[in-house]
Amino acid sequence: MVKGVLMEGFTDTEQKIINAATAVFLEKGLDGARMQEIADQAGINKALLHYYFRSKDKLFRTVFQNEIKNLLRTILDSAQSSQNFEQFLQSFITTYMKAIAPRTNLMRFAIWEFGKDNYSIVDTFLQTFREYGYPTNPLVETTQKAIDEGQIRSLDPAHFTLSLLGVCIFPFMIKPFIEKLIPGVNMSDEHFIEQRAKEIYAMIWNGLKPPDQKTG
Amino acid sequence: MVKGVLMEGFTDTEQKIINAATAVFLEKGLDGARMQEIADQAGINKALLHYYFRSKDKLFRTVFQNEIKNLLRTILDSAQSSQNFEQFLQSFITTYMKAIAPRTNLMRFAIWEFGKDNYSIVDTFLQTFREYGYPTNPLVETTQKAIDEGQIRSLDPAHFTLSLLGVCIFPFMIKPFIEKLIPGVNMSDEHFIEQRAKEIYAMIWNGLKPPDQKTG
DNA sequence: GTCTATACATCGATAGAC
DNA sequence: GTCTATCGATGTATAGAC
Repeated sequence: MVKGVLMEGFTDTEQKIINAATAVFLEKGLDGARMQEIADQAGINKALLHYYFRSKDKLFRTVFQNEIKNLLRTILDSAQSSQNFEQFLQSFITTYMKAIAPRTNLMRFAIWEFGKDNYSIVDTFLQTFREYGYPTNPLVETTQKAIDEGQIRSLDPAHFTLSLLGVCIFPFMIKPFIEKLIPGVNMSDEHFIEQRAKEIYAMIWNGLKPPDQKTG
Repeated sequence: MVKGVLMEGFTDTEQKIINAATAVFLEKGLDGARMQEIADQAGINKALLHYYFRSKDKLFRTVFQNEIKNLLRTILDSAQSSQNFEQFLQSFITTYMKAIAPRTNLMRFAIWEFGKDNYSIVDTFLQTFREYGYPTNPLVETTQKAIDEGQIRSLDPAHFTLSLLGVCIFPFMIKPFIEKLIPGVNMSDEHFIEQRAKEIYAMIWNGLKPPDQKTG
């Protein structure tokens, strides 16, 4: 969870509960989380959890939607207006990784919960996109526009979006694995992110240049 | 789970249990899985589960290690010997996606379980790598060798490996999300994999060419 | 609103017959 | 080896006092 994110429409006690629930749910998952642990961490008792949020499931959904929206808003808010696609790509990679780096548990968690069909997470995404004026995924639309304008070669915007998200997100999802395998690495470190951003950009951009710009 | 994978050293009943346990664990996770459901799916009763595998946790570890090893062996077995890195890359992408496509639940599952520190999954990986004669990650080593031989430009092999794995794995981890968002897509379809493999290769390779080979 | 005490269900694990 | 029956622990949720 990212500390210091204020939420509107919640009382003081509700806020304490949500903070505690977020920490516990993201670490243990829906099934692994215990209401007692959430109560303890919030400094209250179990009964109060049910008083404010009818059930464990209701509390879970509130927490999850909140975190997803916070993440998307963080990314969309810091999306600087760029003059061209190359500039956009460069800043997007850094922005995106800086947003997910402190949220590795949310990433793991979201991937896991995506597999279930209990409720619609897709709607949470689309709704937040619409808040920012995008009818669907902003990355797909931005990429398509760049193709139409001849800024990049013709390719499938959906596949490119998946690839871009993959290189940015994937390493952080297996963060504990990487840091255990390579003892020296600290993925939360700003330096790691900056260096990785450069590597990603270098790998991707040359594959995007239109033929007449291929200079090496 | 991939059907039809035979395992050595297991009796008939053990095999039935493992098959059932694999299906349930991969879908529900360790915490969400129920011994009763595993027993039902195996066509036996709960007591027998504990007779063969002392505890839920023991059964879980057996299943998980089995699946990881099956996956790694599938990939490493079908790694064709290639004349150069470009050829290797091209076949690797297809091979890798074909191996993980029927294992989307294992991917989700592994990512989730990686976050816990209860037991060492890292060892399972390293051990399987060693079986095939690689002291550490085969991709990192293959990439480093290609750099040393001047087949590709100088880059960080670790970052490149993370990126390559990311573009291959990530889309399949959010498969339900993608197929819900884009109604027409079926990611299990061979055609989708082939098309995506081409897109990934096209994106990556041009960023890897040494300067003197950059023709477009 | 906040607490203690408890109801009620379910789970993992075991005992013991066959 | 395989079954039925059950124990003991723990979980979510609620009742009721303050």
